[in-house]
Amino acid sequence: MEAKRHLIIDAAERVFSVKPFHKVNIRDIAAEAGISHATIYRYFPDQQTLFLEAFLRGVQKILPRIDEIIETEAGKDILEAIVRMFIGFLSKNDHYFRMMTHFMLDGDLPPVLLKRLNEAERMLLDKFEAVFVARQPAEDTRRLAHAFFAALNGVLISFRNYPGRDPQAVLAHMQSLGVLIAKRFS
Amino acid sequence: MEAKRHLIIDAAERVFSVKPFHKVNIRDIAAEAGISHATIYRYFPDQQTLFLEAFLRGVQKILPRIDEIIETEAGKDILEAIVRMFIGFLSKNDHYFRMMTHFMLDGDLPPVLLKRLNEAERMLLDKFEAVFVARQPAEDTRRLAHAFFAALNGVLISFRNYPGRDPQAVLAHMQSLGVLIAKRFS
DNA sequence: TGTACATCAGTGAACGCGCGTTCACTGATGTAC
DNA sequence: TGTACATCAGTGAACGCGCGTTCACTGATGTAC
Repeated sequence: MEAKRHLIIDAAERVFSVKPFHKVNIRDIAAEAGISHATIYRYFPDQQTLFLEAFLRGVQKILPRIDEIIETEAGKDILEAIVRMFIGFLSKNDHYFRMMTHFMLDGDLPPVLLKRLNEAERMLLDKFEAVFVARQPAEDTRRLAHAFFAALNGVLISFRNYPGRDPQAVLAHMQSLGVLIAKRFS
Repeated sequence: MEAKRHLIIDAAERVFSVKPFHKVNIRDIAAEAGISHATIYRYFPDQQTLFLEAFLRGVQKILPRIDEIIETEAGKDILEAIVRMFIGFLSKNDHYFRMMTHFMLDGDLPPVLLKRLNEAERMLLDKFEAVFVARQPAEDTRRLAHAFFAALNGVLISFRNYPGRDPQAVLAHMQSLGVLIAKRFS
């Protein structure tokens, strides 16, 4: 049961990583999972729930990475390490980023799902705040965390599709912007 | 002819400002413009072209505002003025922002339209760079402009739908984050 | 161990709707003489 | 000024497709005795 749900979400992620958000559909995911599309409705009440759960996976993957950086980089340049991880992770798994922006922008989610989304965002922001608490506890860490988080998201959204550059150069450019921002936040 | 195109784009903007991007359709726009949806195809080759032209309007509206700030604020705090204008404008006319993120993320535009989109983004970035050239010509103004532009976009995308706050409080929060970022970039 | 029955995962086909785009047609406006 | 004709904006109806979701059914697995 739970294993099967995992399997379907795995398939969904693979489809999302290959197609733009609004082109992903239940039939694709079913085909990728090797089952009938009707079967999906035995494990998920509807499409939106499945999509959201796939996204929440991404959040769950990122949270421990932030913790890890806070522990291992203590004293060194935490912010820069966060930038490298955050931009690197969301470039490599950019379907998570596309899903996040989708939910943030068009989010006409039903209340139950909206609540889960907000909780996840909250956890992420809290984690970012922890970074600043560890570094400069005297300042307004909440606002700093918000601004820093927002700035990194902005780098990803603004330069993901930078025209005329190969993917590696794009990533390098985004990392360099991230580092610039990290320096300004130190 | 050209006047009629304007009329249709006006109607499109009104619909976009009221519905999430992916729910806007040709029939809505036609109804809003008071014409038959078939008529739209006499003035635009297809939906994507119409959508893109509506977005490009937004860019055209913002460019002169930046110029204005560069001129009138010379010596004073240009960055903060830019922040206030940018976030204020894109909160009030947030359909432009939603359209921008749509094109940046899902952009499966045909080459001709993609070129026009990139030119517009380029013009916007150049204008941001002009701000930094006017302020601190010694630095790497291009990277600064990119990072600053990205950071502001990030504020908008990350906190547009901040849960449990009324629109005015959300705007205030975004402005405060913008100002914080501006200070860090001074 | 075998048998009758219940449960339930899995499925292909079908439903229903939305929507971009095209078609065939109408009626108004312009042009030539 | 009037007439015959051409042009073209505008349109409702229809086409075609995609896709979320449901339905009726099948077949495997489990359970009671």
